[in-house]
Amino acid sequence: MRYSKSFTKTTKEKPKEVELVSHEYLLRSGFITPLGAGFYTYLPLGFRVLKKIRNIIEEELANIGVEEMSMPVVQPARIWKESGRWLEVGPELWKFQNRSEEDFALAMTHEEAVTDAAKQIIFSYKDLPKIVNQIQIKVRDEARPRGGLLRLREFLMQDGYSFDKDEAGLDKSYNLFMEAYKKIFARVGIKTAIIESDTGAMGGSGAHEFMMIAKSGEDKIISDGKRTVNAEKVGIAREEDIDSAPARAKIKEFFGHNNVEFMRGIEVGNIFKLGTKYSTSMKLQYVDEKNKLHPVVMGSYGIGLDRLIASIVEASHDDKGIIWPASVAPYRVHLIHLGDNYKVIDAATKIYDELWAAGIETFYDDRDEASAGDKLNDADLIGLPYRLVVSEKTIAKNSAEIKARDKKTASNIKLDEVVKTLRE
RNA sequence: CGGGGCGUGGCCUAGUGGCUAAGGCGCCGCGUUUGGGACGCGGAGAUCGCUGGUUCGAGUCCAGUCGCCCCGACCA
Repeated sequence: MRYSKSFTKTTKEKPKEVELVSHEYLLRSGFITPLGAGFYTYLPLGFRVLKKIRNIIEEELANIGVEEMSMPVVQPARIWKESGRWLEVGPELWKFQNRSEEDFALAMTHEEAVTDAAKQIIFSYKDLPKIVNQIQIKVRDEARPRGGLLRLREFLMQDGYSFDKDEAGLDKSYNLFMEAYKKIFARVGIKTAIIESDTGAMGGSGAHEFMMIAKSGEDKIISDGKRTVNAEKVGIAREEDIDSAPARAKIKEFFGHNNVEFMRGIEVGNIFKLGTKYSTSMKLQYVDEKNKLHPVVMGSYGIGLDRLIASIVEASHDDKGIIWPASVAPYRVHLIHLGDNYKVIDAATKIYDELWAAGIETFYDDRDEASAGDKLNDADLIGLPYRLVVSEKTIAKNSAEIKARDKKTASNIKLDEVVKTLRE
């Protein structure tokens, strides 16, 4: 893509409402633009990141045998009343009525919908186990959206569901997702701690959260480097409380010592052993070999894609802009030409065509009107893995300058070696 | 939901009752520039969030309302 044709624009100044660095850079680099509190439009650059992340998630889930499906966001109240969550959840469940004054809800998760669908499919122990996944919009009437993509009212979530005949089967499915999640987070370039968590309003018999350690995070956690737990679990609400006598006693109980650190984290994924909460209330049952009825044992597994993007930027940036991991960068190469010499432009255009012909995704800042400083600074802000500069200086030596975004120094390579050098 | 802050061209800001709402960025035209956010000249673009009120006079004061941000509570 050429900058001049792209539906994007960078800005120099930080929007005044912005607090988080990921929020600032994603806005300034033209990846997203706000529509309202908790609602963001993905501009083309941002959408490419979203798609890359989506692909990675889908690949890793395919590797554990998960099948993809898709469920509606607008849902009749019936299923929510069946599960009990119509009243249980509270105002976060976004309810509305249609013209006939029938009740509906916007899906905050899809346990109800997937359980309802499973009732047409699962009848016998022979129908189990099953694991499915979707990547679908979720809507929650959040009291306080915040931090750009960190906490949204409409967001994109990968939500997988497992159906087993017993706890042992659930453990297997659960572990499959846990291993897949480890690979997903590694591939998108973030470090996560896996912590035990409460099951909350989801019900069930166990849960873990994948937590990325970050100052900007909303979750409070305590870690000794090996083991990480939710601060609430140790009865600590604030960082100041960590040295109080009761807190120290609880920490010792959990960790066996008091050498722990209070940190904040961003919850980028979670996995729940739902057990039979939904299968009981919604009557998803199967018969065993002896023709005896049992509720299906379920699990659910979720990753918030928008929040994951924010987390990646929180984890990977410098004072000039974003530093995208190659796996999720919207393009691999940021090509720019400096000066308006036609030989330079011709050389850059030729490289651009060659890179795409070789399957190397390249963003070409072809603007004539932008100054060298504009282009170089935009390249840093947008943060693609490699910057390729063509100028009079370089073509005099029949070369181009290449610089990795995460490195300080640049080097020169011959024009006819550009494609080879930038190939993965 | 409780507390706080802010709404002035697309963006960042100035303007605390009085002349035609000012500047920077960005945008358009012409020219000069091109290795780290260039320069000159000339332009376009604002019913100062909205409604009502006080006043001879309101961007400025008052009330209401809408929106956005931050802290907290909440958070499948």
